[in-house]
Amino acid sequence: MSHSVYGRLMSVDRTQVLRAAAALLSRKATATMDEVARAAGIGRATLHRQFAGRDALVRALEELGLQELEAAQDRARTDEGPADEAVRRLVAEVEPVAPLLSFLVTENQLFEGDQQNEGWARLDARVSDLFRRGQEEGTFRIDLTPAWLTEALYGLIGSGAWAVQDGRVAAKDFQYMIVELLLGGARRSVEK
Amino acid sequence: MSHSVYGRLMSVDRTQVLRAAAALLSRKATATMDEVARAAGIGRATLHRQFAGRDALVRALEELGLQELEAAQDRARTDEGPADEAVRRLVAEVEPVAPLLSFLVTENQLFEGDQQNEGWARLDARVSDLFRRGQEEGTFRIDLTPAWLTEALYGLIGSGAWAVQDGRVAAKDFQYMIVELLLGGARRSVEK
DNA sequence: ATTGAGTGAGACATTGATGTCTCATTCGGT
DNA sequence: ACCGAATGAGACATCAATGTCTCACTCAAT
Repeated sequence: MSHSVYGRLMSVDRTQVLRAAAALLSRKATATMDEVARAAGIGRATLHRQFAGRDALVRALEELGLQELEAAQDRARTDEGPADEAVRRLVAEVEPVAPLLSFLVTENQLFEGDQQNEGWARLDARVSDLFRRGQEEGTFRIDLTPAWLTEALYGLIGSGAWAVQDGRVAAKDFQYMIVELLLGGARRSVEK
Repeated sequence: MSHSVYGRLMSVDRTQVLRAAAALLSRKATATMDEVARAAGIGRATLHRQFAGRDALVRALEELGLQELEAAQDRARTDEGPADEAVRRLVAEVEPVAPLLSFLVTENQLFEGDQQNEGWARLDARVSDLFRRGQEEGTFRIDLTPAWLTEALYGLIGSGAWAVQDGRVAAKDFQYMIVELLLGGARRSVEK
């Protein structure tokens, strides 16, 4: 039957195409299907055979992003140890997915009406729980709601990703800048 | 010559159209020219007479936004008094323009190549100067660069605007959430 | 009442991206 | 060497938004 060990027949590696698409669309959100195809090194027809249309491509990209983000959360073990250290680990693990995350978040707030993937709710809930846990443990202040802290985390990651892309912030400082601002704020504090 | 005191004849108030466009595009960035026209209560033809095309509209919107942002900076007197209080005033003054600012920032990072309005540079410089001043006065930590703090401020304002729009954060908490996180961070500190 | 600038509605052409299809070619499996 | 699945390139139709134009109408100024 000529099926390879990968369950697919000599075909273009779907995941590889998705990664190329993610890399391109994260930089240029308005890239055309043709550009995506060329970026992935395949023909436009083939791209269309893999993904019914632009919507399908974006939704697949969303799946990929959500998977990687959940995996990042797992690796960060956000429910273990001190909450602030967990946040640190989370940002570190999420960094590689930051540009894609930024793209998907923007894409999401564009199309409002259409129901959105429930994966985001799960993701939000987990991040939110982390901040809540930190509050209950007395590590985080309680006057900033977990929902806002979650939102702010996404925002800072997005800003960080763009700042790095534009060269306004060194890539090596990405984690530090985000975590320090999120946790410690800009004001000079007594401690440390 | 029948010119009115407003220098224009009975025509649609350009600024009013721009405000309507800003309100719509801030919520739905992909709104069509026809939608913008209807939102402004005018015909599509008239909209076209006022703004050569979509690009021209966006550029005019950019002008408006930059004007209002500079005005907000002026009112906030960002070069007076303690830096942290200046930041507080700045966020308060910028709040009404937040959705538009968010739209313009997103729009800007979409079209990369084309030279961007120098107004942004002026704006960035002023915000950046504020943070730098805070650092020199010993109010702000010096391990977070002014460039990053500026970027982060934009990001948080954008996140805040969306969070309010989606009802995840109460409108009345907008300023507080942003300023407190930006200045104080999430971690519970000894002071206060 | 007359005038004319400004307008809204709609017809129309244009443009750019999308989606579909065909066909010759490539390449792995046999 | 052969076979067939999968591909790349390109032709083609479609679709949505844009931009242009015409024309009848409104309304303020006179």
